Amino acid sequence: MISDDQNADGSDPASPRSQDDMVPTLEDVARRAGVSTATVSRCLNTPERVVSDTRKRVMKVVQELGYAPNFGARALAARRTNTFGAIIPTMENAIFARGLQAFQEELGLNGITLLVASSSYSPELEEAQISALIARGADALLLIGHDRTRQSYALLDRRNIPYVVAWVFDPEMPRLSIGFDNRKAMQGLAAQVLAEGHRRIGFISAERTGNDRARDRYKGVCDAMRAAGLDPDADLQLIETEYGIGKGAQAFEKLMAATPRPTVVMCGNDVLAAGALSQARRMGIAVPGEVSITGFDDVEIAELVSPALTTVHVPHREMGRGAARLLLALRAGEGTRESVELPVEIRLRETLGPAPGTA
Amino acid sequence: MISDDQNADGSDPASPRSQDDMVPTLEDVARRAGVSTATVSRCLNTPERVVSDTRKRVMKVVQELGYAPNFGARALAARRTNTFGAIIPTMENAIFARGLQAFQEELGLNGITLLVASSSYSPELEEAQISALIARGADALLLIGHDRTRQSYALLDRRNIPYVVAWVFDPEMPRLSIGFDNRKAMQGLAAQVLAEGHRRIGFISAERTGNDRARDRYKGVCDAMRAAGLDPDADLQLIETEYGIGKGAQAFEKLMAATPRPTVVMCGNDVLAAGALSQARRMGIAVPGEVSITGFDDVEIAELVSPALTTVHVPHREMGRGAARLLLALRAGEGTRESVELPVEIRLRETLGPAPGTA
DNA sequence: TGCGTCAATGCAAGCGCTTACATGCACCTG
DNA sequence: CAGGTGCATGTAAGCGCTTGCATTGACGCA
Repeated sequence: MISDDQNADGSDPASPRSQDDMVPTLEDVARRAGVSTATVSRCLNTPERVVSDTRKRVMKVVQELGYAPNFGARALAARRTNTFGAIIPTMENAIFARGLQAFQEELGLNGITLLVASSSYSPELEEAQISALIARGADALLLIGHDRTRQSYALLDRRNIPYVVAWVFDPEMPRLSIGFDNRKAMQGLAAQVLAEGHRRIGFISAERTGNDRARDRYKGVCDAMRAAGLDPDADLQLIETEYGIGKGAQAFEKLMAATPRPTVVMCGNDVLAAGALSQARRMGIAVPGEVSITGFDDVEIAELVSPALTTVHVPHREMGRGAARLLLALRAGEGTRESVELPVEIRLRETLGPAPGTA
Repeated sequence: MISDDQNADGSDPASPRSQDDMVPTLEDVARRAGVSTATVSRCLNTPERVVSDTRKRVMKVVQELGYAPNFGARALAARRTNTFGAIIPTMENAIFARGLQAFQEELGLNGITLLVASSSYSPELEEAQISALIARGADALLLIGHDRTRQSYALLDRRNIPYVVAWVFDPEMPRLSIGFDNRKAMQGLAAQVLAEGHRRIGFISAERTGNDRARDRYKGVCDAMRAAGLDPDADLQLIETEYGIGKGAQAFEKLMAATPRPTVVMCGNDVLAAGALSQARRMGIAVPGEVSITGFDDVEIAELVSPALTTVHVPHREMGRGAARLLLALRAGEGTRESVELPVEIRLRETLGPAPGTA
């Protein structure tokens, strides 16, 4: 027979193999401490509501048993998780890593756990991740940039999940955000470049679909060119590429093959710029003598490479910390509906010089 | 009366304010699709067990309602989460980021979600994180290095959570691990250094308490020195410092102030080495002419800096992917009890040269 | 036509916790 | 000393899901 293994023999129906691989539950603790589960729960959550004697006894048992509350059950019963989520495009990019670290530290101070997911720059994947984080009970979400599927926003709205969009500040966007104005920042840098007499500009951009930061940075360059009476269509040479030092190097090489050669190569971020720079060295092209190079973000390598990279400094840590505070306030119902614009700073270092022949 | 708000008026007992801010539940879907919750559940989990007609109807409602299963409830009922956890010392270190990315990709392929936590190199914090991840139902854990509190291991054992220790391979350790032998690797590099005639060695180490990788790397240098008849106590000058380019620079400066000066500065990782290198440039010290410098890890900047860094290449991606496979196998009950040693490779680039006066 | 079979679906018992409410007890007040 | 007060604790009803088992009904076969 198949079902004769039912315990018709009167053995205890609860613990199949008592201590062994059984995870202790609240009830186990309660039983062993001689109190009710409610009391144990209170010891864990609102210790001040339990008399010291009892509390000590309970905590001792908790220790002995190595009891850890089951998060799912807890979330289910309490309807909150003290968990925030963050979805970043990739962990490999230092700028997110750093901001996230600050974000997490700030949350940790407030007893909140952070769940991190990465979307690999794919809006569809991001949608899935949002869904996953919501299902996991994230009380609030940190998102990067404004670009995402309509459904993603719909989901967020329907569930009424507080979220903040970071790494960008676009005055036109209605959503709560904290960051800087990528377009304006890049425009500022480009203005400096133009002031050095450059007229033929190469631009190495990160992929712009689904990435409003990249798009805005590109637009910023165009803005500056137009302001200087140049035509981006004619005088700007664009290469779009994936993230990575090697990719930057390849793009730079391609740009150098053009005639006439650009006298400056502006890059969408420091990593691409670092790649460009190393390629320049490899090709024996003097920087900034023959060609100037600029980056964006001011990550650690910017200062490290030689010549040191002219770039735009972005306050990653403040962004992360600020985002955490915003979210915390939102969750607490304090109506911080104001987006925050953080200042960026152009760091003129060594890779930008006057256009050849200008001097 | 207090309890007169019971719905004695025959109104529906379920949805207090129907669509509004109510999150749809399985039951909502079921009701609306005219099936039982069991069927909806099956549609979501084992679609092949539901006839196509019903399934379509249900899925349509799922769409309409924007239903997403409550993870906690699901975990509670199903007793598994399809979630793995990883605890890394810090997200800011590129070597972890990269390995982790690969780890995550491999898990994603298998329908598993990754939860990441960082311990900031603190064993106590790590213990808390382990506990948190377990409570969250992590089915398996990725840990870095062997150093952790006794309680951490006790916890893992008691709960019978599969875990693998990565970034290290220590033949003496009984635990399942995947990585490389830090000690042996550094010994190999140090042997090369000694072969170049260096006798006075400066060593910039990451903090060694709670970090067996750092400790092992240090030991590796000592091993090599002893093998060459040197006395580490006399001929090795050690500085221990935090992680960061700036810290590496400071340490290098301190080392250079010593008399006699070391002729080579070996660093526990590339970031410290990069800092040392930039400080050398700042101080006008020729590398490798006056002082040689070595790193460890072979992260992207190693090749980027100039002169390019001599370092030890570590297969981060393979490590991440391998760890994922190990864990997956463990969870499936396949007894992969064999630790994996991954090969490292010494990358002789430009920062290591003969000791001055040796030529 | 009657019966067995089997696929599709429903029923209902929990999973481990939190918490509103009930209970019991010590102590205080008039 | 009866009755009230308030604190510490217990009782038990779910939270939203999965899943073993029961039920249903369509179909094939004798």
